[in-house]
Amino acid sequence: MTAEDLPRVLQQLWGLEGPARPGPKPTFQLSDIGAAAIKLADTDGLGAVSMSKVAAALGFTTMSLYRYVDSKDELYVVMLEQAFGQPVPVEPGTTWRERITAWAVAFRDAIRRHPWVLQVPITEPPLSPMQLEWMEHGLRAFEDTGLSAADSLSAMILVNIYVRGAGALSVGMTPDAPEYSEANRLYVQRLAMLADPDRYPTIATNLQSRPAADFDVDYDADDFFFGLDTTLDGIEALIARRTTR
Amino acid sequence: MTAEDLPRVLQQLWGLEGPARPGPKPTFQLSDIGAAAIKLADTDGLGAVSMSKVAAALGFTTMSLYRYVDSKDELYVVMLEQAFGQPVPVEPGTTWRERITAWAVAFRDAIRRHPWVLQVPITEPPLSPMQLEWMEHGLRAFEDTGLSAADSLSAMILVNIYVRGAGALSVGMTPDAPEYSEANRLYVQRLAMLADPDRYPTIATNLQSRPAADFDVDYDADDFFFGLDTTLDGIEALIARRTTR
DNA sequence: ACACACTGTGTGTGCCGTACGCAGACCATA
DNA sequence: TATGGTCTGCGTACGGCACACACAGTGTGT
Repeated sequence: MTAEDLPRVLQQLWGLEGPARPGPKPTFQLSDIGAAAIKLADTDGLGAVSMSKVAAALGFTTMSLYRYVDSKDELYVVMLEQAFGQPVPVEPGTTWRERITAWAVAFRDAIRRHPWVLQVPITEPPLSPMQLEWMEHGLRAFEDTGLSAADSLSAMILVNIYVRGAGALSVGMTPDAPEYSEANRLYVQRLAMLADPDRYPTIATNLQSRPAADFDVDYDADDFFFGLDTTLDGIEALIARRTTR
Repeated sequence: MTAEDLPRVLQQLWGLEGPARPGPKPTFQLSDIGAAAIKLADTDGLGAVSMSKVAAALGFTTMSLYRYVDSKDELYVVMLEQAFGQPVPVEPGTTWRERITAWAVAFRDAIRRHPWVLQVPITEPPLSPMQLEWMEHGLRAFEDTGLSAADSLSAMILVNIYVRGAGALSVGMTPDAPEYSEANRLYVQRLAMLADPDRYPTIATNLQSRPAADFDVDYDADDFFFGLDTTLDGIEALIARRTTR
């Protein structure tokens, strides 16, 4: 197991390049390519990120990109690495719950800034520096809980799953945007039309038992913390169970 | 708000076609197309589902498919609808926890049968009959908990998020497959190589504090129930909080 | 000085989703 | 029963995609 086995992009991100080599100097750095791709994705969505568009944004030909990145999947790795950036530092004198909440909020904010991260197809568990940094901070939140290594990892994964899932529910729907509330209204109307009380009694009752506008498809800030707190309550129960016995 | 406003595929799935019309009879039904597409996806992954391949599997030309489906996104709707099938019926005399667990397990099993469902890009909340059926059953699990309509929905969404997320972690990794454990082993080795104890002390400690093979990237059955139970513990705390006041 | 690895480029391939126009099949109506 | 209009399936075509490959020039280690 040596560094050479790693995908080229990971070698670069970890600064593991070998000694200097003959030939022309590269014009760009990986970070330039990542920044250009992220700009495209932020503006027009992940679908707007193609090798040719990224290259064009840099004044390059399409195929030049492959001198820096072996495949589009590797470009995604670079994008994710730069989009997340540094996690928030751990404040001393805080409870595990405060720490993991801050971590989750920072995670959510990163997703808000770059909603496309949820659409990037994940093929492997993360190995890039910043991703590990986030993992490190997530694990650190449970340091003084008495949870075992395996339990800490599971708890962190649980929160990670939740934040990703909650983000997916609200992706593309910023509640301020007029087309959002329009979509929400339309959905509720259609649901009301289709949810025949005979076949779907619970949905129908659920719909009727509250003001129409309140059946939120959106997942707003309140919903986020509601679900997060519920998840953390579960973890709290786990901690209690592990420490009492 | 009338049925005509619905996307054509939804009209078909709900059996809302208008009166008979002149012209030739369609050769196929939506379900034939869905079955062919699902077969492709089950065998070679969602990437193998293209309009031309689905059409070819049916002995059709590519463009004929567009007589049944307005876009590839609509094909996805048909695929999801058929892939999930009927949810498990609710057994009488069970606790909410048993009911939602059965629901989650059935959901997970559907994902196991058709792992590609997690890769289908979701653009809208679901409105097709079976999706509503699953929603109905999920909500029904919380019927006797005293939770409000909004809380029941939130709780169901929380479980839904968890099962999806847990599935995503184990997608493509069936623990029996040799290439799976190989990938897991490789990942742990690389992680051990890259996780410098100075920069990532918690990860390093976590890695060392257990047998190497035990740092599971995989999310196996035990992990699934561990996370599910933790989530349900959180919901249980919610129920307790709402009923004591 | 020189060999050669490396750079950016141009061309080309095989996919993809889908727009559009056509010929023939079929049914409601006259 | 005749017929008009509409629907079906097909063929062609377009722009875009990821990527293979060969090429010419560049600049460093020997």
